[in-house]
Amino acid sequence: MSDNIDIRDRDFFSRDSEEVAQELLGDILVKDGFKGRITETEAYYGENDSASHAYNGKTERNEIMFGVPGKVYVYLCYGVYYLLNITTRSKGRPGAVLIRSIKPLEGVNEMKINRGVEEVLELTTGPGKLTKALGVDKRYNGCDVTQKNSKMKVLEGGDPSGVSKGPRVGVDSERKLRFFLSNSDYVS
DNA sequence: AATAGGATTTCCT
DNA sequence: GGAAATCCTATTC
Repeated sequence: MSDNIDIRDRDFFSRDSEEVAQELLGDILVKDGFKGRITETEAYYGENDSASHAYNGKTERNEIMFGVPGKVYVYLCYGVYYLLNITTRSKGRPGAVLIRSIKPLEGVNEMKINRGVEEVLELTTGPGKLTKALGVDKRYNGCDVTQKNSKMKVLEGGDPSGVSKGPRVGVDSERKLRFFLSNSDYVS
């Protein structure tokens, strides 16, 4: 029917990480009762990207990056925060897009409870913050976002008015693989 | 305002 | 043994 025409499908994610990262901006991330507009992303690769978990080959943690595109890759960062990624490229060619920030649209009250913070601008502006706000943890690793009855999915959000680029945060990298909405306050 | 340190898993040297 | 795709708190200017 017309209710799932705008779900991002496998083909959308089966492309270069940089393209997917850029086009995810403005899209709607849906997780259970939560909704948020994606405002900031980063592209990761494998063999040529020393900042990527996949750089040194497959491990138990990163194997999802080597598999089918359009799957959730969640991992624990610094032993403390879960970070949310969606896999890209193709099977055997590792890639992912890190979701760094979103703008809360639905479930704001629940996000405040999960974060223990009242300030809406502080709820989801950062990769570790947004997973805590939405209750995303390792159980979501491997979740297929292209299935319409999935626990997590991405809806097409229309063309954003302006996109900016910059170097990725927290890693040594020359290339500008971080993308964010130019006019949004909801960036990290 | 700026900086430094802590929490603590997973992987590499 | 040490660093990492982070964030929060405490301490000091």
